[in-house]
Amino acid sequence: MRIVMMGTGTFAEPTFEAILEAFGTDVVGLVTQPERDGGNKRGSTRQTGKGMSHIARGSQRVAIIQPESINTSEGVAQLREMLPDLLVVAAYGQILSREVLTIPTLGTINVHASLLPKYRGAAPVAYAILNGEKQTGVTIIKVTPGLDSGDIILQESRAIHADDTTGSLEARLAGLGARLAVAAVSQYKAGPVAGTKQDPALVTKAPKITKNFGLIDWSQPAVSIERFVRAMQPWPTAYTFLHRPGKEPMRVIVNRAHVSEFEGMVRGDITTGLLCSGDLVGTLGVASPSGDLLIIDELQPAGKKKMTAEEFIRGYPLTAGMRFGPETLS
RNA sequence: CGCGGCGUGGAGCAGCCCGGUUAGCUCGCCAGGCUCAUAACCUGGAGGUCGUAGGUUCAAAUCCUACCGCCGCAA
Repeated sequence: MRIVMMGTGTFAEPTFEAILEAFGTDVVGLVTQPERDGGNKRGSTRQTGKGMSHIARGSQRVAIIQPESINTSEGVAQLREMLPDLLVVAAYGQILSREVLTIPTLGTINVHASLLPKYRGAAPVAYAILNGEKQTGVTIIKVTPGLDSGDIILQESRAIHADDTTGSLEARLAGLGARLAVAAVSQYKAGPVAGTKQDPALVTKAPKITKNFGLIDWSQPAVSIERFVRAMQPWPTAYTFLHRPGKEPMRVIVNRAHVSEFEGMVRGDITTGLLCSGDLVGTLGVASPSGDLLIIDELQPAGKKKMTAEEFIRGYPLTAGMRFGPETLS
């Protein structure tokens, strides 16, 4: 059986490695994103095809293609040359056209990081954290022209930890995805594979997240903002602007925060996003409309290193009227 | 040539635009004091080539140039 892997980035890498390990010479090709340089510096979280193609080069038999789009006539032609029987997709980042899906003789399967039919789309892990889910998982589906809507082959769930970020959770799910992908491919080697239909009533969406999505909405309850901070980590990161009387707004990334254990400790009129010194020396609290405090643990002002709230306060002493908010206050 | 910010005692910042006394603030550190006691308070102290190299000037942390380093944004 000729297997072609299609995927990008840290989520796809464990699956690719596992498939190579388990099926060795059956793996004949890799389709991944082009290695855009774009002036990428160290620490960039942008996903390119680099990691994947590096893995592929470790195994001489694997042909690599990196089309800008797999759906163009060129992309289709390149894939066709690989003569794939089974296409294994994980976080490829492009929707496959009907034509592409007709190429592999046995079909195409996708490793998706959610318990489908929940969280169809590009950012299932972030949305699961954002919504405060207690668990999520990985689903292997047959790929059909609709987005993440094919029949379910395998599915396994995992708990979401209270301190999970999109990064940490995705890493765990990537490992699970790799095991399930190997199991699914084994089924294909054994014969025809059956799937279960997704229940249309349970479908939810997890659309692609963009940079601007990271702007913190301080009118949300503290618990929601705390989840938001974790969901935006490591990309695009949750950010806000520090407003000080007489100074320009300063962009600040919030890396880590927790909800104060003292519920409803803020009384009276609440100005959204108002900063206050917390219940302990060296803590930074932000008032939320629910009356709770969101305690900021680690943040990063624009152009500076990450720092603890305590360090931040030494350099930017809290003064009356200091608050967080969008770039321009209404 | 993608855009931008920053390098100031151990930490985080101010001062720079509009050059000019002992380079300031919030902490930390050391010594002493106060206190039943403290992450509290008081007094004193050590610790700085203001990233590096040039330039302008009577005078540069501050203006100019180059270089090095750190970071953010650009998916």
